[in-house]
Amino acid sequence: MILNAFLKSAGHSSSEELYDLIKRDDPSIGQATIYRTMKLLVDAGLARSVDFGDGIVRYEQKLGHEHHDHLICEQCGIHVEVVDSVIEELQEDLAKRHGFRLYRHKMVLYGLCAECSSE
Amino acid sequence: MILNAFLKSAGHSSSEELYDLIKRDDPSIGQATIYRTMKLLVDAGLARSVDFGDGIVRYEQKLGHEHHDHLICEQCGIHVEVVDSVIEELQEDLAKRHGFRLYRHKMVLYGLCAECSSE
DNA sequence: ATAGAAAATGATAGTCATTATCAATCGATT
DNA sequence: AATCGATTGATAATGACTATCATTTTCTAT
Ligand SMILES: [Mn+2]
Ligand SMILES: [Mn+2]
Ligand SMILES: [Zn+2]
Ligand SMILES: [Zn+2]
Repeated sequence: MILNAFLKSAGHSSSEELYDLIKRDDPSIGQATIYRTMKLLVDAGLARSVDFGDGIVRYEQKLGHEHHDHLICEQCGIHVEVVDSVIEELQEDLAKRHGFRLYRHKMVLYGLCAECSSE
Repeated sequence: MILNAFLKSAGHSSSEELYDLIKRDDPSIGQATIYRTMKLLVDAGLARSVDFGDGIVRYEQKLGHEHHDHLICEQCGIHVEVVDSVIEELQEDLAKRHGFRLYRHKMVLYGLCAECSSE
């Protein structure tokens, strides 16, 4: 049931948001179960957690959903998923230059979207 | 006194860490004051807050300390400050390509440092 | 100097997302 | 059906941080 709600959600939803959704179908569910299950989904490779820097853990689908970074409008909150393969390579190089073996990275770009900046 | 402790700290220290330091000189200080003061230092342009993704706000000096990103070893925790001007430009391009005006960005690279990977 | 206003401080309670605990329930296996 | 381990929901606890508020401390105008 939780997996279902997660899969049909728009993405970038938090455990709390999923809880509010699922509660409507089954008010007997406890929110601890949602928190627990989302971690299980991450371990199982079905979900990936993303950190937008607001202290809330959000999840996005992992299957057929390659790595990407995020572009967030600080005004209206919309977020766009982006990838720049050149940047990705340069990040590898940069890490290598410092003797690091790179496992993962986090890149979030904050700004104003087209709509919000035209206001 | 707080500014002093902050300036002579190695950098990337949290309010809590600074509190523990300062308490030794003046046990009468309250930790709320440290939290408040660090925010003031940010507003005053003397400090900048950094988010390593572990839920703790850390501060680093801003004066004569240009923008940079971080490379963190997930084993031993050391962090290296890095900048790659090409990446910085490409981030601007990437945002522009999506119609965004870029305000700031966050980039943290996680991996294993040279020492830790040779173990 | 000094009274009164304004700002800063410390102690402490509160917040919020998340985690731990634990008794109750479920479920597979015998 | 009895058993034992896993899962669940309710709820308490956690940890970083913020709000509150009475008490200093610091300004400011006299
Ligand atoms: Mn990336
Ligand atoms: Mn940068
Ligand atoms: Zn916008
Ligand atoms: Zn290391």
